[in-house]
Amino acid sequence: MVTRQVPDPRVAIGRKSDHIARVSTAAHQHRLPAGDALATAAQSVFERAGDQWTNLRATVFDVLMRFDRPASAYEITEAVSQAVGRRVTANTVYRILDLFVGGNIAARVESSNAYIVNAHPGCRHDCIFLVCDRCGNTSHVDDDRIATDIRAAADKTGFKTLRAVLEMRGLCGECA
Amino acid sequence: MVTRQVPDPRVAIGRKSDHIARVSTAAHQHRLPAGDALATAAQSVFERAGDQWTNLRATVFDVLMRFDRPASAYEITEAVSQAVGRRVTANTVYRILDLFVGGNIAARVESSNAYIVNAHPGCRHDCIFLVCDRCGNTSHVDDDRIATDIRAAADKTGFKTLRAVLEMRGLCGECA
DNA sequence: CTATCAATGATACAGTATATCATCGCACGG
DNA sequence: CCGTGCGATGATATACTGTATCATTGATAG
Repeated sequence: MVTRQVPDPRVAIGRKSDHIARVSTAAHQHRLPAGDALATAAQSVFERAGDQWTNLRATVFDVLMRFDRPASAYEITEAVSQAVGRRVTANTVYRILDLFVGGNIAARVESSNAYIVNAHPGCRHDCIFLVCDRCGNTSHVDDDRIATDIRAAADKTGFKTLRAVLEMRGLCGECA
Repeated sequence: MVTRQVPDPRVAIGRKSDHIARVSTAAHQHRLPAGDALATAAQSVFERAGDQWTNLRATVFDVLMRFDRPASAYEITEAVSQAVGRRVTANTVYRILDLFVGGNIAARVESSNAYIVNAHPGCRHDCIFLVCDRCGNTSHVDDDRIATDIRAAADKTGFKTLRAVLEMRGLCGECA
């Protein structure tokens, strides 16, 4: 059984008001949950995959959601420690982040060693992250055609594709 | 003036025999220099950009060229130290690697914190690296259409694209 | 109650990267 | 020639990122 150690109702650390954001690109467009709605969606996806949504994991997700840019594991560790009122160690946070990434409710931005929530959990895109070299802000684009093409190009060489890392470094609209 | 401290003829540390390799994808195809020819091409590109091809830099490039997979900065540091017969420190190697990446004669594989020579220096592609999760071997594909598309998708959002990070993690033909 | 198992904690350490200041060596002007 | 300037490199310290190992906790099945 996988339902052991069910956590208490998650810790309340205050919330931004929920809202619906909208993103669009040539190839992809859909509504994004935010705030509680996003956390709930993530929890749902995560549990459906057979993982436990513990108190600590909920806090890590919540903390991650509140960063407006990708956060380093140690920044997250710090914020989680604040949130729970005791020292949480980095390895614990790394474990949880790895689970999140594996479960597709968060992503790792390789070129900045940082983590960010998946804005549409359960929807398996290859996100293209646009990372500003100046301010660090990171947005993302989903373009399924590009993702398909890039996987096809790899497959054609006999490579079995698993995870795509698609990132653009440059300057965001603000900093350009 | 930028022509100061012209290095002595580069250190001889033995060479693999040169040959011409060939790579092809749907969208891109050309001959690749190897061995001395590659080093010479890289030097030419590097100097044309106004950087000095010092003895140490030549050695770093040579060492990098001899790895059959992307190498970590510390692996490179070790090999360079061997090659020159004294301890070279990591920061020096990092500096040189940064120059190489900036000058487009080497690339950094972000998802494995490693460096690899640019197989076609002077030819500004956005390489797609295919990194084997099992053996670490890394090949690359150049597909200008994908690169163009991905940059276009980013530009359309108002992002000024500089460097693309296009990597696929998975299993190579051997390990699949 | 207690054996078990996943989650988390504590600690240490490995690996990656940068900052700072010192030194060295060539080129140039005098 | 000599000294000055400057880029490259060296030395050192330290910060940041990530993993390994073993201990502890807490819920639960039996």
